[in-house]
Amino acid sequence: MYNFKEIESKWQKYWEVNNTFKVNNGGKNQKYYILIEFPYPSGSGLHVGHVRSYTALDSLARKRRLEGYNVLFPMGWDAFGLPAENYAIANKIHPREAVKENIEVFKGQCKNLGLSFDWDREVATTDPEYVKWTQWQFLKFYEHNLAYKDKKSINWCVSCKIGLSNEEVEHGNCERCGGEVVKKEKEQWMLKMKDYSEKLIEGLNDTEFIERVKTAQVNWIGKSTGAEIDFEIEGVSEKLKIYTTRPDTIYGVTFMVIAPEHPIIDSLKSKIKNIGAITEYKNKASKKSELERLELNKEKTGVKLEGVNAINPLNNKKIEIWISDYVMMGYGTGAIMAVPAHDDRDFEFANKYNIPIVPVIERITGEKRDNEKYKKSIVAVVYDKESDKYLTINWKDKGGRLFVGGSIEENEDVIECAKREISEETGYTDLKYIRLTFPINHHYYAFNKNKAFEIDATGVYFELLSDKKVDRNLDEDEKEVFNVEWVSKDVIEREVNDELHKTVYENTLNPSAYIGDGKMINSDILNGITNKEEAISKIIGYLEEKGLGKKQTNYRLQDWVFSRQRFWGEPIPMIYCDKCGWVPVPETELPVLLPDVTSYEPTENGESPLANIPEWYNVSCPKCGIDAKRETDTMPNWAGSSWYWLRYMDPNNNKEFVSKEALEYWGKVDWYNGGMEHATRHLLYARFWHRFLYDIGLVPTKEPFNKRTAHGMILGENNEKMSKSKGNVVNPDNIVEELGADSLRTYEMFIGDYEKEAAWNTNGLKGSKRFLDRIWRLQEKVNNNSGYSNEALVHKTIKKVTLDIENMKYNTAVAALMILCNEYEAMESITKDDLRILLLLLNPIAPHITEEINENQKLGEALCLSSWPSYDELKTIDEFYEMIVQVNGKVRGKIEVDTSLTKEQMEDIAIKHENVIKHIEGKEIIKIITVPEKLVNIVVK
RNA sequence: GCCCGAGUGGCGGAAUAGGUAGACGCACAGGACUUAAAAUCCUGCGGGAGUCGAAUCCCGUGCCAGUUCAAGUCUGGCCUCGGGCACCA
Repeated sequence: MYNFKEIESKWQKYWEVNNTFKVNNGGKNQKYYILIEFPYPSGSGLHVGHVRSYTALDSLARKRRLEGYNVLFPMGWDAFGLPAENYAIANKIHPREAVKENIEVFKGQCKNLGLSFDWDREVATTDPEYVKWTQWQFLKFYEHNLAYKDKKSINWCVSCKIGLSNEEVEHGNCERCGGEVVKKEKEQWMLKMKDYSEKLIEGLNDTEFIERVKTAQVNWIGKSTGAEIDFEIEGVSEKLKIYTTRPDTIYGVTFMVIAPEHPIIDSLKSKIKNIGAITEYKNKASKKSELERLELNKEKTGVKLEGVNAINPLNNKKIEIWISDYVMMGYGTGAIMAVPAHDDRDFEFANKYNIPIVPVIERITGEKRDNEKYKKSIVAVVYDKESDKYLTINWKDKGGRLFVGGSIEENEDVIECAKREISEETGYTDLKYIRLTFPINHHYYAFNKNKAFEIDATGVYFELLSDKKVDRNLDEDEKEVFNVEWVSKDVIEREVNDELHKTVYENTLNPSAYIGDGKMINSDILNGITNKEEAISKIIGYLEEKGLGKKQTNYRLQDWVFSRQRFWGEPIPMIYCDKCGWVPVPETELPVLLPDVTSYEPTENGESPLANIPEWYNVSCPKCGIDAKRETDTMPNWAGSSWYWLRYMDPNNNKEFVSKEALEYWGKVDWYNGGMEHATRHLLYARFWHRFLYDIGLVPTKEPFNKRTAHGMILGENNEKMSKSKGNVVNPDNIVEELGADSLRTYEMFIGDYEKEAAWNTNGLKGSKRFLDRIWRLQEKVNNNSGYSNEALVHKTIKKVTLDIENMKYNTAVAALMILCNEYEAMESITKDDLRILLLLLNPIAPHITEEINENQKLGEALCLSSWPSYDELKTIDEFYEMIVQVNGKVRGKIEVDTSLTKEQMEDIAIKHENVIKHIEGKEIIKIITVPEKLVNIVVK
């Protein structure tokens, strides 16, 4: 229909020649900084997924410029990293060459899409000038004691042969290659990110990130509050420090568990009687891979430390100590106090190894009342294996179906009491005791006695051994009231409704730890407290007062493993001297560049390829001048992307990483869009890095980004992730070639909810092309009149598109423009103003065709130089509308009426509608509800 | 297991200060134009009853309850799918 190729290249040239998108630091217009995640320039070129988010933010950038902002919308290349290295190895070229080629391809693609980047600010993380400042900032970390080299047990990818950070391990596998990850002791450079845990959580308050991004970050940092408590070990001066979030359960501790790697084992060596078994367990644990240790539903294992006991600091009871790999050395103190009654894991462990279980929190059931009478009682569940049935008492209308229950008499044992009650009420005596439930604090009102009760009830579970019976021993008034009945599981689940009996039944069948709130028991100073927070703060207060422990906060977040044993990364600018230790490369010698070599494949021993190039690493010590060696590890590719938005502000500065003026002018990135996959990687590193720069006074804002949004993935036509192996990859170049950039852009904006994933659909793409063709043909209908033919619709559309682009609802923005186009098509002819407003609103999404039509029809100055239209709320209102008439909430009529009608007039018209009369005839009108400019609902009986 | 999302026609998806469910697009069907095809245009398009056509009526937003004159939208309880975290004490 229209020659999009010619038009698109024409306008792309126009923008370039006129420097339309070039932006300066300063000026009278307000600044607005829009950032997209710069891509990794891989060999396969731009993906249609890139097109989606780039177009979305490009539309925003174009709209912001029309709104009069000074918009910074830059682009660059995250060009270090493994894929480039692997690609280069495979193709026997230098990664630098590979990257250069790929960048050319990407840049050409971006230009063909009409993306409005300011190319004068292009940066690549591999540029020597950029590397210099990345290294310079690393030295700042080192200077402030936030970078250190340490031998640590780290994640090691067996196939990439590099160390990985925690963020790079996914489900126990390498995030990049999916290969096996094992723990390896290795000396690594680390950045103290853990120290920033609290700042990274608190800083989120300064941002407008979408909620799911915030949650992902908060979960990853994993803050928990609790207490550290010291447990004495019998006969030893060293104490065992544990971390717990439930210090309120300390009276329920029946054993301690320490991680296999816990150092206290060494100091207890001489005391432990079974040190052989312990060492064996320790060795086995260390050989397990990450995946094995994380394996689900794995049965817990452990070994008891024979001959050693801890002392509960609150009641001085002796507690056994176990070693088990369900406790991690890397979190808390690597040791826990185990409370099996109230922790699932401890419960499982205690059952397996027959360790006592002491409940300290009672579940509360029923409703508390005034003047309760207190007693202790039992609920007995009796199970008959033979018939697969349970013994119940049917009280009929006097209380429904229950189990046997009764009060405990003075000095009576719980089990004895249960047996007595069973025999008295049912006559059965041949019972085998199985188990008790934890006590339950139950409140109820007995109507027959007209009294409220509070009871501490314990469930007792028996199996019936035989039918042997004795005569029942019932009170006179009980005899005719209930029946003894054996019933099956489903009858119980249906008919036993009493909260206490129901709970006992569930607990006898599925014994488990009680995690919920309740009333403290067996807990000395805490007894009777029913509020968890109160119990926790009381016990912490007590521990602190006695010097036995303190309140403590822990984080899941770990320090950032910052070394990679590969070639294609920024060399870590450190030199090791036998005399001086680690010495930073002097600033004047930065950047430390990679050598030009032909072979840079990873070594078998896990050292960086640079470690094979003595002419590169042999240097003299900057401090004392003797022979020294460069660090041969390189930085992770997350390094360059941790500050690139700052460099865009002042990309050509060769004196500073970015000038103070530029930082002050641009401030925070206003709107940053990227993928969800970076919510816990790049975004976390970037925020940490920036916050550090803020702390040392190098940047003016605590947080780098204000708003953070995330786009959904574009899937293949078969609803699966696009991949070469599945053959469902769509190449944007082909689409641009066949249907034009505007069609592709419009389609990707229309494809669905921007934040959700969407499957590619070729027919849908053609539909978007069809829409643009129709816009093109509107030119045939232009008359010489001015003004809007349908003012209300135009103002409604301006409003819709304006708000939708702000809220990332691009799909409905396009839909609104389609509606306007449909309206124009239905008209005999349209005015120049009609056409121009449509073009202006569509321009951010389809910039080429709209400029061309605008110029063709001489509608006004180029759209990119125009202003974004405003709308008048009053003018969005139609003169007439379709009033809905309902009878009892059901639509019975639709009447075209004047917008100015009063409520009374609306009701008047409604009630006279033919079909409405049919539905209200002979009925009484109870009320009429009228919503102005919408509907009338007549309620009848 | 915990924490986030989400369940609406044949499909992608609209509609939430409660107020016409299915905007817009795709696919499909019928028709016009054409020697023919493509392109384009017109009509229909949740299911069912009814009818020459219509009017009209019933059902319908994962399931079950509830609140309300009125529920896709609010409340409670489930089910399913997707994502994140996971022996984190």
